[in-house]
Amino acid sequence: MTTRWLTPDEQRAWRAYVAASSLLEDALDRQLQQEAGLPHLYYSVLAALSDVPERRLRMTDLAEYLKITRSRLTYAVTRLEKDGVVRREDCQWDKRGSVAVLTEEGMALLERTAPGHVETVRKAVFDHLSPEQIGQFEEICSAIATAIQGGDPQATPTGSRPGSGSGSGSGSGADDLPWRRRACSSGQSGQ
Amino acid sequence: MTTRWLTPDEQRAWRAYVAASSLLEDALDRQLQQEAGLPHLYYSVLAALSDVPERRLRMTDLAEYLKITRSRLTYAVTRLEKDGVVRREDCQWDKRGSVAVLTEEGMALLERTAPGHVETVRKAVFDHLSPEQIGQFEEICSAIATAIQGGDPQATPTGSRPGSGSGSGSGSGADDLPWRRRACSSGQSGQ
DNA sequence: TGATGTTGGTTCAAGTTTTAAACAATAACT
DNA sequence: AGTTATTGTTTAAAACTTGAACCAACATCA
Repeated sequence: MTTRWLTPDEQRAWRAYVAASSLLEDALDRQLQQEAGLPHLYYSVLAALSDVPERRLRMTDLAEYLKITRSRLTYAVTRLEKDGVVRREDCQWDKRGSVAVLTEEGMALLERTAPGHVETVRKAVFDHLSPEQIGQFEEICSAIATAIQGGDPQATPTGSRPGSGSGSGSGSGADDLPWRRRACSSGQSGQ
Repeated sequence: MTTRWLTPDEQRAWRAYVAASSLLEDALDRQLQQEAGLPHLYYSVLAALSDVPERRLRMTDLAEYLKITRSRLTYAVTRLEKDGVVRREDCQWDKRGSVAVLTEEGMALLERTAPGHVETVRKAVFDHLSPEQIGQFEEICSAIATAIQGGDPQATPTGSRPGSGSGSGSGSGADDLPWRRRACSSGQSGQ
């Protein structure tokens, strides 16, 4: 079968995307490195934890949430632990498990640096998009993410399908939290 | 000044983007690594060269084109040269300069692997977007790229200059390079 | 119960990639 | 000429990623 090359429109879009994503990632890394002393991924780990009920998540769940390998996450958490912004706890229900917990310092770091981060994101992205475009952007990105994850078009994992941001509720909620099972909470759930 | 936090819509869009770009980059890297033996960035170097008049570009121009540092590019080209897909030539007009040239083998590699790459891009992106969305996508990404590049040369969110050692001289010089066209062509082959 | 297989998470070794600073050569400007 | 700026590489250190190997803890089932 002959290759379905990209149309000129698609080519333009693709180039724009590649350039933008590269520039964006660089900008985010630079900004966060400078202000928080962490690269973007590591910041994302903290952000993920802060977004979750008790600010704790089992390693595997966290890895899945961030779409990275467990090995990679282990490395990251080890460093974050050294920095004192994350702590590991044993899972009480599953003695194999360990739970990454955002420390107070971690929360403080997040609170201290979030404004700068948000500002960067704003200046790089949202300040230049109309409300309409923001919606379009979300749809497009969701479609891409879904396409890549659903290796099999049939088995769309937990929720969201292309068409509408179905899975993701509206209010500031965590995305589709892979709350697979065990939360391994220490005490009671709280907010 | 109070932080302008992201609205729920923006948050959703941002999360979708972060997830998508991470997944996409992974997918591209994996696919290209497997099929071409190169990570995405390296492939992009070849692609960039193939897209340019004589398939040759000065290092600095290439770096700028790809939005990466010269040091990084040096590393990349060194490897690509080892692989035989790129060759360095001296610039005739500027004895400091060196020019990266796509070799025949490089072109062959590109031609051999482009279909697979395009297919991946299609399956991950364009097969799931309407023509309208493709246009939107391009506009959005272009806006982002423009914002970051042309971005306020001094718009470092939370204070930029207060010492802080690793200045890296953001904003100075290197960013706003005008379009200096140094093709450093070998002289033959029109255009 | 014990055998078997699976999962969670880390460790290990190796490699890749990045970074920042220093550098030599050349160009450009005054 | 003398000074400054660029080009591109080098260098050393660090950061990060990978994949396999690994162990302990679970689960399953006979």
